[in-house]
Amino acid sequence: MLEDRRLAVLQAIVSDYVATHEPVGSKALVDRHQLGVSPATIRNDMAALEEEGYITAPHTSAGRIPTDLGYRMFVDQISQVKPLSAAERKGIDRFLSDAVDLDDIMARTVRLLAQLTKQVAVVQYPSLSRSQVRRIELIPLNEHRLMIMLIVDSGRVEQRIVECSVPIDEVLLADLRARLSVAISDQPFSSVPQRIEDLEQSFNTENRPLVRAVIVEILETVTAKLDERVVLGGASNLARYNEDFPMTIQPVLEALEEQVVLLRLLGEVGAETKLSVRIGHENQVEGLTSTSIVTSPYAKESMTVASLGVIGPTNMDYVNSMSTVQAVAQYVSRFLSDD
Amino acid sequence: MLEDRRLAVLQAIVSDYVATHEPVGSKALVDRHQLGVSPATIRNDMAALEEEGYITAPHTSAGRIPTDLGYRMFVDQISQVKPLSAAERKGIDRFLSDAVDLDDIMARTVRLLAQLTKQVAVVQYPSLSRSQVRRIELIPLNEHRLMIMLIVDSGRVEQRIVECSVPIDEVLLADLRARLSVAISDQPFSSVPQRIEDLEQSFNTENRPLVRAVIVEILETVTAKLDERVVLGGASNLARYNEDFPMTIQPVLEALEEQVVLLRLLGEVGAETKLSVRIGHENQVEGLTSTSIVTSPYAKESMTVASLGVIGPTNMDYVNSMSTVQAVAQYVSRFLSDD
DNA sequence: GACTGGCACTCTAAATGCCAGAGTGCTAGA
DNA sequence: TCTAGCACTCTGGCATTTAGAGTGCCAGTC
Repeated sequence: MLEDRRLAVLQAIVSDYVATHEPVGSKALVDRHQLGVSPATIRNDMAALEEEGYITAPHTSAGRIPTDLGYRMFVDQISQVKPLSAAERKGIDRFLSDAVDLDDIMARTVRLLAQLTKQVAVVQYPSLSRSQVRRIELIPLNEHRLMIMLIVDSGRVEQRIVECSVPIDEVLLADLRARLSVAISDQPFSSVPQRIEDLEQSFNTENRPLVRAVIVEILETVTAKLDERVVLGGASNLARYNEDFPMTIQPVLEALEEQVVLLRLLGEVGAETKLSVRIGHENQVEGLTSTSIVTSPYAKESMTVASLGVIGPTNMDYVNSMSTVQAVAQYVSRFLSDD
Repeated sequence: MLEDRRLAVLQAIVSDYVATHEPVGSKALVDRHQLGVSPATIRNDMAALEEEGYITAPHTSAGRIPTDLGYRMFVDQISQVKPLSAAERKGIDRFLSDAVDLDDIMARTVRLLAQLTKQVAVVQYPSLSRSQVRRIELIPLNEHRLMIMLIVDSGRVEQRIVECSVPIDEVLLADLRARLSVAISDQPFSSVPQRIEDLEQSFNTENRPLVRAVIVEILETVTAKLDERVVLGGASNLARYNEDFPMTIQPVLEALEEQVVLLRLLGEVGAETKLSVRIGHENQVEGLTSTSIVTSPYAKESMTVASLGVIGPTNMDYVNSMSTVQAVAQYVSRFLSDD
C-alpha cells in the first residue's frame, strides 16, 4: 500500500516534470493528481524517494525533479506502450508510402520521427553485415576504369570504382562477373570474403591483376564498417529545449555529428529485439550523458536489419517517444518487407 | 585623404568587431591600429560613417558595430583573397585525396570546410542538370522488378526501381538498354527528355507498357529538381556563436534543415563564376537574415557543376571564410577533374 | 580647415540589498 | 499512519546604486 503510493508519487512527479519542466512540489502534486492524501504525507514519501535516489531537489526550497534512476523506474513501469491514434497511424502510412527508393524511405522516416516526437531523430540504413548480396554488376566506364556495383537485398546499392593499368577486356569482364555472381549472389555479406578469396586462382596469370583489384575492392566494401550509414534529422528541436536546458547544446550537436558515435548508440542495442530506452548516464557516450535515447530495431522480412530512434533531454516525454518510435519502426519494417 | 582614412576606420572597426565580437570604440581603435590621429578625430569619422549607414551604435555609450552595409563595403574592398598557408593547402590535399568515391568526396569536403572555418558548411552534389549521362544500365532484380541505373559523368549514380506486371523479358531488356544507351549516352541531362520521348514508338505494342514505365522513371529522375542533393556539416559551430548571438539559433537550424532553402542559397549564385558573399538581409531567406553566406562554384573539367560554401553569423571572419571557401572549391574541382 | 584635448553627459552592466513566495522538515496531535 | 501547523531556508525578482566606457561638442592649436 505504502509502496504503491510511493510509486504513484514518483510517476506523478515524472509526468508533471516532463510536462512543465519545472521542479514539482508536494502541493502542486496533490492539486493535479487524485492521491487522496495531504501534501504533508506526500512530503514524507518524497523524502523517502529522495533517500532511495529516485528524485532530487535542486535546492532546499525548490520542488523535486526525477533522477536518472527515477526515470528508469518510470519507464520500466510502462509495461505496455500506448498505441497511436488512428489518425497518427494513417499519417505515418501516407507519408512513407510516397517514398520512391531506399534513400527516400530513410529520409522520410527521419523527418517523420523528428516531427512526431519533436526530438532529434536518427535512422540507420539497413546494415550491410546483415544483408545479402542480390546481384553484382561490373560496368566499364572507360578503358581503364571499372565500376563495381553491389545491389543489396535491402535496396541499398554500393558502388566502387577500380582503376586498372591495362585496358579492360570485355570478355574477361563478363566471365569475372558471371563467376562472382555465382559465388556471392543471394549470399549474406558476412560469407562473401571466404567465397571469393580463392577466385583469383582460376584466372590466367595475365588477368589476375584486374581480378585481384576487383576482389580487393569488394572485400573492402563488404568489410568496411565505416560504410554503415546513418541519417540525422530534427536537430533544430534541440534548440527548442534550450530554455530548460541551459546546459550547452554544443557537445550534444558535436556528438551527433560523429557517425561513429551514432552508430554505437544504435548498434549497441542491435542485438536486442525490442524497444530500448537509455537514460542519461546509462549511455556512456561523452556529451550525451544528459540525454536519453529511445531506439527500436526494424526488420525486413522478420530479419532485424538496423535500428532507428530519437534522442532528447532526459526530461523528454517518454510515453510519446516510446510509442512513436515503436510504431514507426513497425511501419518501416512493413514497408521494407512489402517492397 | 579624408575619404581614405574613413575607409581605414571602417575596415579597422570591422576587423576588430569580427575578432572580439564586442562594439568597438574610438579609443580602442587608435590603440590597436596605427591610424596616426587622436580618438576625437576618429569620433568625427565614426559619426560620418554612421550618418552614411555603414556602422551603428547599439546604444548611446557603447562602441560602434558594422551594419550589413558596412560589411558589404569591407568585403568589396578585399580585392584579393589571401592565399592559404602551405600547411593548410597540404592538409586539404591530404584529407581529400583519401576519398574513395563521390559520396566520400562530398562528405570529406563538408567536414573540411566546417573545420577550417569553424562555421556551418554546405556542399551541393554535382548538379544533374549540368551533367552528362555516361551510361545506363537496366538490371532485372526479379521477374517483376527492374532497376534503372544512370551513371553520371560526375560520378553520381542515380537508381530507380520499376515494377511491371508482366514478367520481364531479357531480350527485350537488352534491346531497350541498347537503344537507350545510343540515345542518351554522353548527352547532357537537359537533352534527355527530347531524346527518349519517341523511343516508345519503335517497340511492339505488347512491350510498350514496360518501355513506357522505364521512360517515365528516367524522365522523372532527370527532371526532378528534388533530387539535387546537399550535404550539411558543422551545425555544432552554430552553438559556438551562441553567446554573442543570443538570438535564437532555432530558426537558423530550421532553415538549414530545409534542402530546398539550401539549394536556393547555393543555386542562386550558380550562374556566377566567382566567390560570392551575401550578407545579412541581402539574402531574403527567412530565418537567415542575420547570417552571411560565402559560396563558390566548383567545376569538373572547367565546367561549373555545383556550389559549396559556409554559413555563419554576419560578424564572421570574412577574410578567412572567403579564402578557405575559394581554396576548397579549387581543390574539389581539381579532384573531380583528375579523377 | 583639419586636428586635438577636455569636459559634461548618457547609458549599460554589474553589484548590492531587500522582500515575497514557494517549499521543505519536523513535531505534536488525531 | 496520516495530518496540520510552524519555523526555516533558499531563490528569483525588483529597485537602487555605482563604476566605467563611450560619445558629442566646443574651444583652441597647427
